[in-house]
Amino acid sequence: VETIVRGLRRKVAGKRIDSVRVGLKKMAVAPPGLDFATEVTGERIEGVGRRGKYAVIRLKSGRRLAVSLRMTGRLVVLSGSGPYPYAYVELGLSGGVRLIFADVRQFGRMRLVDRREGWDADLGVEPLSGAFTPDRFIAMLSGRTTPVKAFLLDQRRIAGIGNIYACEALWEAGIHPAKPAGSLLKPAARRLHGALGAVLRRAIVLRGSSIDDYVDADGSKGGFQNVLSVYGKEGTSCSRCGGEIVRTVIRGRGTWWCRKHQKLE
DNA sequence: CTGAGATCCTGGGGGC
DNA sequence: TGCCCCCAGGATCTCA
Repeated sequence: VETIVRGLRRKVAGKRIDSVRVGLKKMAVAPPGLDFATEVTGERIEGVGRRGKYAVIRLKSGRRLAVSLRMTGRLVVLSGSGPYPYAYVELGLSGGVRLIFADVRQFGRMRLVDRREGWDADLGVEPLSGAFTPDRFIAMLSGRTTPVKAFLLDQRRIAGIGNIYACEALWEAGIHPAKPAGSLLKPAARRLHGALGAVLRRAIVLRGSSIDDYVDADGSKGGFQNVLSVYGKEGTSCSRCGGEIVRTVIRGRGTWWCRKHQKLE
Protein backbone atom coordinates (compact mmCIF):
# COMPACT_ATOMS: atom_id res chain seq x y z
CA VAL A 1 0.00 0.00 0.00
CA GLU A 2 2.87 2.34 0.78
CA THR A 3 4.30 1.76 -2.70
CA ILE A 4 0.92 2.30 -4.34
CA VAL A 5 0.35 5.48 -2.36
CA ARG A 6 3.71 6.92 -3.38
CA GLY A 7 2.95 6.34 -7.03
CA LEU A 8 -0.59 7.67 -6.78
CA ARG A 9 0.47 10.81 -4.99
CA ARG A 10 2.70 11.71 -7.91
CA LYS A 11 0.00 11.10 -10.47
CA VAL A 12 -3.26 12.38 -9.04
CA ALA A 13 -2.45 15.10 -6.50
CA GLY A 14 -4.11 18.38 -7.47
CA LYS A 15 -6.41 16.85 -10.06
CA ARG A 16 -10.13 17.40 -10.23
CA ILE A 17 -12.54 14.48 -10.33
CA ASP A 18 -14.63 15.23 -13.41
CA SER A 19 -16.59 12.03 -13.58
CA VAL A 20 -17.33 8.96 -11.51
CA ARG A 21 -18.45 5.58 -12.72
CA VAL A 22 -19.45 2.92 -10.23
CA GLY A 23 -19.75 -0.47 -11.86
CA LEU A 24 -20.31 -2.44 -8.67
CA LYS A 25 -22.26 -0.68 -5.96
CA LYS A 26 -20.77 -2.38 -2.92
CA MET A 27 -17.22 -1.38 -3.88
CA ALA A 28 -17.95 2.35 -3.55
CA VAL A 29 -19.41 3.17 -0.15
CA ALA A 30 -20.78 6.57 0.88
CA PRO A 31 -22.18 7.81 4.21
CA PRO A 32 -25.82 6.79 4.81
CA GLY A 33 -28.27 8.49 2.48
CA LEU A 34 -25.60 9.85 0.13
CA ASP A 35 -24.77 8.75 -3.38
CA PHE A 36 -21.08 8.06 -3.92
CA ALA A 37 -20.84 9.29 -7.49
CA THR A 38 -22.84 12.45 -6.81
CA GLU A 39 -20.76 13.35 -3.78
CA VAL A 40 -17.37 12.67 -5.33
CA THR A 41 -17.94 14.27 -8.73
CA GLY A 42 -16.44 17.75 -8.81
CA GLU A 43 -14.11 17.16 -5.87
CA ARG A 44 -10.44 17.97 -6.08
CA ILE A 45 -7.72 15.60 -4.88
CA GLU A 46 -5.44 17.29 -2.38
CA GLY A 47 -3.07 14.45 -1.66
CA VAL A 48 -2.71 10.76 -1.00
CA GLY A 49 -1.62 9.15 2.24
CA ARG A 50 -1.72 5.83 4.02
CA ARG A 51 -3.08 4.57 7.31
CA GLY A 52 -2.35 0.93 8.05
CA LYS A 53 -3.29 -0.96 4.89
CA TYR A 54 -5.61 1.79 3.69
CA ALA A 55 -4.74 4.23 0.94
CA VAL A 56 -6.28 7.56 1.90
CA ILE A 57 -7.14 10.03 -0.85
CA ARG A 58 -7.65 13.46 0.71
CA LEU A 59 -10.23 15.68 -0.96
CA LYS A 60 -10.41 19.47 -0.99
CA SER A 61 -13.68 19.45 0.96
CA GLY A 62 -11.91 17.81 3.88
CA ARG A 63 -13.49 14.48 3.14
CA ARG A 64 -11.45 11.43 2.20
CA LEU A 65 -11.61 8.29 0.14
CA ALA A 66 -10.34 5.45 2.31
CA VAL A 67 -9.42 2.57 0.03
CA SER A 68 -8.93 -0.97 1.26
CA LEU A 69 -7.35 -3.16 -1.41
CA ARG A 70 -7.44 -6.44 0.51
CA MET A 71 -5.53 -9.06 -1.48
CA THR A 72 -6.35 -8.46 -5.11
CA GLY A 73 -7.44 -4.82 -5.27
CA ARG A 74 -5.65 -2.42 -7.56
CA LEU A 75 -5.46 1.34 -7.80
CA VAL A 76 -4.12 2.16 -11.20
CA VAL A 77 -3.81 5.42 -13.11
CA LEU A 78 -4.32 5.13 -16.86
CA SER A 79 -4.21 7.73 -19.58
CA GLY A 80 -6.00 5.75 -22.30
CA SER A 81 -9.71 5.03 -22.49
CA GLY A 82 -9.72 1.29 -23.02
CA PRO A 83 -11.30 -1.26 -20.70
CA TYR A 84 -9.46 -2.50 -17.62
CA PRO A 85 -10.26 -5.93 -16.17
CA TYR A 86 -12.50 -5.85 -13.12
CA ALA A 87 -12.53 -2.04 -12.99
CA TYR A 88 -15.48 -1.47 -10.66
CA VAL A 89 -14.91 2.19 -9.78
CA GLU A 90 -13.49 4.71 -12.21
CA LEU A 91 -12.68 8.32 -11.45
CA GLY A 92 -12.18 10.47 -14.52
CA LEU A 93 -9.62 13.12 -13.61
CA SER A 94 -8.63 16.44 -15.12
CA GLY A 95 -5.84 16.04 -17.65
CA GLY A 96 -7.52 13.06 -19.23
CA VAL A 97 -6.34 10.36 -16.85
CA ARG A 98 -8.43 7.77 -15.07
CA LEU A 99 -7.97 6.51 -11.54
CA ILE A 100 -9.20 2.95 -11.64
CA PHE A 101 -10.15 0.83 -8.67
CA ALA A 102 -10.22 -2.79 -9.82
CA ASP A 103 -10.57 -6.01 -7.87
CA VAL A 104 -11.20 -9.43 -9.32
CA ARG A 105 -12.46 -10.78 -6.00
CA GLN A 106 -14.56 -7.77 -5.16
CA PHE A 107 -13.29 -7.69 -1.58
CA GLY A 108 -11.81 -4.19 -1.80
CA ARG A 109 -13.70 -1.07 -0.77
CA MET A 110 -13.48 2.61 -1.61
CA ARG A 111 -15.22 4.47 1.14
CA LEU A 112 -16.12 8.16 1.19
CA VAL A 113 -15.44 9.40 4.70
CA ASP A 114 -16.99 12.55 6.16
CA ARG A 115 -14.80 15.35 7.37
CA ARG A 116 -15.23 14.60 11.03
CA GLU A 117 -15.70 10.87 10.82
CA GLY A 118 -13.19 8.95 12.96
CA TRP A 119 -13.00 6.18 10.42
CA ASP A 120 -9.62 4.88 11.63
CA ALA A 121 -10.38 4.84 15.33
CA ASP A 122 -10.07 1.06 15.41
CA LEU A 123 -6.64 1.03 13.83
CA GLY A 124 -3.61 0.59 16.05
CA VAL A 125 -0.15 2.09 16.02
CA GLU A 126 1.81 2.51 12.79
CA PRO A 127 4.67 0.00 12.99
CA LEU A 128 7.12 2.33 11.23
CA SER A 129 6.27 5.36 13.35
CA GLY A 130 8.29 6.66 16.27
CA ALA A 131 5.36 5.83 18.52
CA PHE A 132 5.99 2.12 18.01
CA THR A 133 8.86 1.71 20.44
CA PRO A 134 10.22 -1.61 21.72
CA ASP A 135 8.90 -0.81 25.18
CA ARG A 136 5.45 -0.06 23.83
CA PHE A 137 5.49 -3.32 21.90
CA ILE A 138 6.50 -5.25 25.01
CA ALA A 139 3.67 -3.61 26.96
CA MET A 140 1.19 -4.45 24.20
CA LEU A 141 2.18 -8.12 24.23
CA SER A 142 1.81 -8.43 27.97
CA GLY A 143 -1.02 -10.69 29.08
CA ARG A 144 -2.03 -11.69 25.56
CA THR A 145 -2.72 -15.38 25.20
CA THR A 146 -3.34 -15.27 21.48
CA PRO A 147 -0.68 -16.70 19.13
CA VAL A 148 1.92 -14.02 18.50
CA LYS A 149 1.31 -14.27 14.77
CA ALA A 150 -2.41 -13.59 15.21
CA PHE A 151 -1.48 -10.66 17.41
CA LEU A 152 0.69 -9.19 14.67
CA LEU A 153 -2.19 -9.43 12.20
CA ASP A 154 -4.68 -7.73 14.54
CA GLN A 155 -5.02 -4.28 12.96
CA ARG A 156 -6.49 -2.88 16.18
CA ARG A 157 -3.09 -3.32 17.84
CA ILE A 158 -0.62 -2.62 15.09
CA ALA A 159 -1.95 -1.31 11.77
CA GLY A 160 -0.35 -2.49 8.57
CA ILE A 161 1.20 -5.91 9.07
CA GLY A 162 -0.10 -8.53 6.66
CA ASN A 163 0.36 -12.28 6.49
CA ILE A 164 3.55 -12.20 4.43
CA TYR A 165 5.30 -9.71 6.67
CA ALA A 166 4.16 -11.38 9.89
CA CYS A 167 5.61 -14.72 8.72
CA GLU A 168 8.84 -13.16 7.51
CA ALA A 169 9.40 -11.12 10.68
CA LEU A 170 8.80 -14.12 12.94
CA TRP A 171 11.30 -16.12 10.91
CA GLU A 172 13.79 -13.29 11.10
CA ALA A 173 13.38 -13.05 14.88
CA GLY A 174 13.45 -16.84 15.34
CA ILE A 175 10.08 -17.00 17.06
CA HIS A 176 7.46 -19.73 16.70
CA PRO A 177 4.28 -18.18 15.25
CA ALA A 178 1.99 -20.08 17.64
CA LYS A 179 3.79 -18.92 20.77
CA PRO A 180 1.38 -17.02 23.06
CA ALA A 181 2.07 -13.31 22.54
CA GLY A 182 2.37 -12.59 26.24
CA SER A 183 4.89 -15.37 26.75
CA LEU A 184 7.64 -13.70 24.75
CA LEU A 185 10.59 -12.76 26.90
CA LYS A 186 11.88 -9.23 26.50
CA PRO A 187 14.85 -10.12 24.29
CA ALA A 188 12.57 -12.03 21.93
CA ALA A 189 10.07 -9.18 21.88
CA ARG A 190 12.86 -6.75 21.05
CA ARG A 191 14.11 -8.99 18.28
CA LEU A 192 10.62 -9.20 16.83
CA HIS A 193 10.17 -5.45 17.04
CA GLY A 194 13.41 -4.96 15.16
CA ALA A 195 12.51 -7.63 12.61
CA LEU A 196 9.13 -6.05 11.90
CA GLY A 197 10.75 -2.72 11.14
CA ALA A 198 13.46 -4.32 9.03
CA VAL A 199 11.07 -6.48 7.02
CA LEU A 200 8.60 -3.66 6.37
CA ARG A 201 11.33 -1.21 5.39
CA ARG A 202 12.94 -3.73 3.10
CA ALA A 203 9.61 -4.52 1.46
CA ILE A 204 9.01 -0.83 0.84
CA VAL A 205 12.47 -0.43 -0.70
CA LEU A 206 11.68 -3.36 -3.01
CA ARG A 207 8.27 -1.84 -3.83
CA GLY A 208 6.09 -4.50 -2.26
CA SER A 209 5.30 -8.18 -2.75
CA SER A 210 3.62 -9.36 -5.94
CA ILE A 211 2.50 -12.81 -4.89
CA ASP A 212 -0.79 -12.84 -6.68
CA ASP A 213 -2.19 -9.74 -8.26
CA TYR A 214 -0.45 -6.89 -6.62
CA VAL A 215 0.78 -4.05 -8.80
CA ASP A 216 1.50 -0.42 -7.97
CA ALA A 217 -0.09 2.68 -9.48
CA ASP A 218 2.03 2.21 -12.62
CA GLY A 219 0.95 -1.39 -12.98
CA SER A 220 4.45 -2.58 -12.03
CA LYS A 221 5.10 -5.56 -9.83
CA GLY A 222 7.07 -5.39 -6.60
CA GLY A 223 10.27 -7.26 -5.82
CA PHE A 224 9.89 -8.52 -2.26
CA GLN A 225 8.41 -11.84 -3.43
CA ASN A 226 11.87 -12.67 -4.75
CA VAL A 227 13.55 -12.41 -1.36
CA LEU A 228 11.02 -14.26 0.79
CA SER A 229 12.50 -16.60 3.39
CA VAL A 230 9.45 -18.60 4.45
CA TYR A 231 6.17 -17.36 2.99
CA GLY A 232 4.85 -19.97 0.58
CA LYS A 233 8.06 -21.99 0.85
CA GLU A 234 6.96 -25.18 2.55
CA GLY A 235 9.18 -28.12 1.70
CA THR A 236 12.26 -26.00 1.11
CA SER A 237 15.13 -25.77 3.55
CA CYS A 238 15.75 -22.74 5.73
CA SER A 239 18.31 -20.36 4.27
CA ARG A 240 19.58 -19.59 7.76
CA CYS A 241 19.87 -22.99 9.41
CA GLY A 242 18.91 -25.62 6.86
CA GLY A 243 15.84 -26.63 8.84
CA GLU A 244 12.62 -27.64 7.13
CA ILE A 245 10.15 -24.92 6.23
CA VAL A 246 6.65 -26.08 7.14
CA ARG A 247 3.17 -24.72 6.68
CA THR A 248 0.53 -24.76 9.40
CA VAL A 249 -2.71 -22.90 9.88
CA ILE A 250 -3.09 -20.34 12.64
CA ARG A 251 -6.46 -18.69 13.03
CA GLY A 252 -7.43 -19.80 9.57
CA ARG A 253 -4.35 -18.27 7.93
CA GLY A 254 -1.54 -20.09 6.19
CA THR A 255 1.57 -19.78 8.32
CA TRP A 256 5.10 -20.64 7.23
CA TRP A 257 8.00 -21.15 9.59
CA CYS A 258 11.25 -23.01 10.12
CA ARG A 259 10.87 -26.11 12.24
CA LYS A 260 14.45 -25.88 13.44
CA HIS A 261 15.12 -22.32 14.50
CA GLN A 262 11.57 -21.17 15.37
CA LYS A 263 10.85 -23.34 18.39
CA LEU A 264 7.90 -23.19 20.78
CA GLU A 265 10.30 -24.00 23.65
C1' DC B 1 -13.03 -6.98 26.78
C1' DT B 2 -10.82 -11.08 24.34
C1' DG B 3 -10.61 -14.62 21.14
C1' DA B 4 -12.43 -17.84 17.53
C1' DG B 5 -14.70 -18.82 13.41
C1' DA B 6 -17.70 -17.76 9.34
C1' DT B 7 -18.24 -14.84 5.56
C1' DC B 8 -17.38 -12.56 1.23
C1' DC B 9 -15.39 -13.73 -4.07
C1' DT B 10 -13.14 -15.65 -8.23
C1' DG B 11 -9.18 -17.55 -10.71
C1' DG B 12 -6.15 -20.98 -10.65
C1' DG B 13 -4.20 -25.21 -9.23
C1' DG B 14 -4.57 -29.98 -7.98
C1' DG B 15 -6.72 -34.30 -8.39
C1' DC B 16 -8.89 -37.67 -11.07
C1' DT C 1 -7.40 -33.18 -22.12
C1' DG C 2 -11.16 -31.71 -19.45
C1' DC C 3 -13.82 -31.12 -15.49
C1' DC C 4 -14.76 -30.44 -10.71
C1' DC C 5 -13.51 -29.09 -6.22
C1' DC C 6 -11.25 -26.39 -3.15
C1' DC C 7 -8.44 -22.83 -1.57
C1' DA C 8 -6.19 -18.17 -0.97
C1' DG C 9 -6.82 -14.08 2.15
C1' DG C 10 -8.21 -8.87 5.01
C1' DA C 11 -11.66 -6.99 7.33
C1' DT C 12 -15.98 -7.40 9.50
C1' DC C 13 -19.44 -9.72 11.67
C1' DT C 14 -21.40 -12.85 15.13
C1' DC C 15 -20.96 -15.63 18.99
C1' DA C 16 -19.00 -17.57 23.23
